[in-house]
Formats: sequence, structure tokens, C-alpha cells
Amino acid sequence: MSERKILSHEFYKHNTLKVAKELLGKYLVRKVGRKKIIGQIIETEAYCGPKDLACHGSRGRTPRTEALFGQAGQWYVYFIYGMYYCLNVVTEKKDYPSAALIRAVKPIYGINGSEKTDGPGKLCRTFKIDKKLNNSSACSSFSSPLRRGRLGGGLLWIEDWGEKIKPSQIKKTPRIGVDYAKEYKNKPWRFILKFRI
DNA sequence: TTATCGATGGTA
DNA sequence: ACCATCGATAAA
Repeated sequence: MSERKILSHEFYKHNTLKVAKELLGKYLVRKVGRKKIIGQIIETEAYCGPKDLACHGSRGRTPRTEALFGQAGQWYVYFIYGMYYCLNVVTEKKDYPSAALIRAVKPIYGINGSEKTDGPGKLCRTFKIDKKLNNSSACSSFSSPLRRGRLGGGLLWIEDWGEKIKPSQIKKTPRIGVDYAKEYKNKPWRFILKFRI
């Protein structure tokens, strides 16, 4: 049995396409109160900097996208379509707007059968992710502010459980919902983990 | 099965 | 007006 390691800043600061692919098979861990929710990441998308017209950062720095311009390894959570949140983890250099969108996980622990995890909005609903997590760190399980005189547990992070994913297990497709992105709309920057080849 | 459409509200 | 979505409904 392999050790479970929290992914570090080092993991996230590389090329966004690489990070988005390497996130497949890792484990998204959410702590809410004393309960844990865990899902294995099976679908991601890469948003690759200021030139990528699908990336929120391509329209410049705004209050909403501030976290996207921050340090690798922090969460970028935004509100969309009036009722959903989307979860991204920031990649590459500070001030370079790039991130990996986590689109789907496979339920592993603490998830009711009726709760869906197969879409960015549904995943955030099930994992109780909203803007309160925006700009917080994904690199520690002890990153939250002091509460009642002691460290609160971390709230949301990603673990490597030592599984190796082969390139042949990764399906690539264009990203969802970015028809407006001109020459970037058909870039195969959506990555899906296949369990059957 | 695929296609279409309304809900809903922050953002620029 | 637009939107990195979802779920219901209709059509086929």
C-alpha cells in the first residue's frame, strides 16, 4: 500500500497541460466539519494563459479572476450560470493566468449514492465548494485560519495515492462550452481518464 | 438516443 | 448580454 501524499506547490507550478493530465487518478479530498469526502479525479481541462481565449485570464485581471493570477497550487473558484460553482487549481507562475478545471471525480468515500460528481457544477455541489474556498491553498491540509484556539483542518486538497496512469488511458477532446474561443475552441485540452481501454 | 430550452445571478 | 452548467422535456 502506497503512502498518501498531498500534492505540493511544486506539482502545480509546471505547464498547465502537463498538470491537467497528471491530476487524473489523483484524489480530491474535502473536509467539512469532521467529515471527509473523497473522489478520484477522472476529468480535467487546461486553461492556458493570457492568449488562450477560453481562459478567463485572457480578458485581463479583474476582481473575479484575481485568484487565477496567483500562485500555483491555490484554488480558483468561480460562480457560473446563476447557480453553479466551478473548481480550478492554479498552475504555472504567479501573475500568469492558468489553471486546471476539475470536471469530474469518481466517488470514493463519504458520498451518498444520490449525489452526483460527473460535472463541474455537480461536483462542487456534492463537495460543498463555493467562493469561500476561492484563493485558498490546495497544498496543505492545515491551511485554514485559526479557529477556537487551534488550527482547523485543511478544507480542500489533492492527494497522490501512488497510482500510475499510462498515456493510453487518457482520452483527449476539445473543451466543453467554449465555442466563443475562436482558434482555441478546438484545442484538445480536455482530459478524461479511461478505466477500460 | 440526441436536441433544445429555461433557470438564475454575477460579471463586465 | 454573456456565461468553463444542469435537468427537464421533446423529438426521433
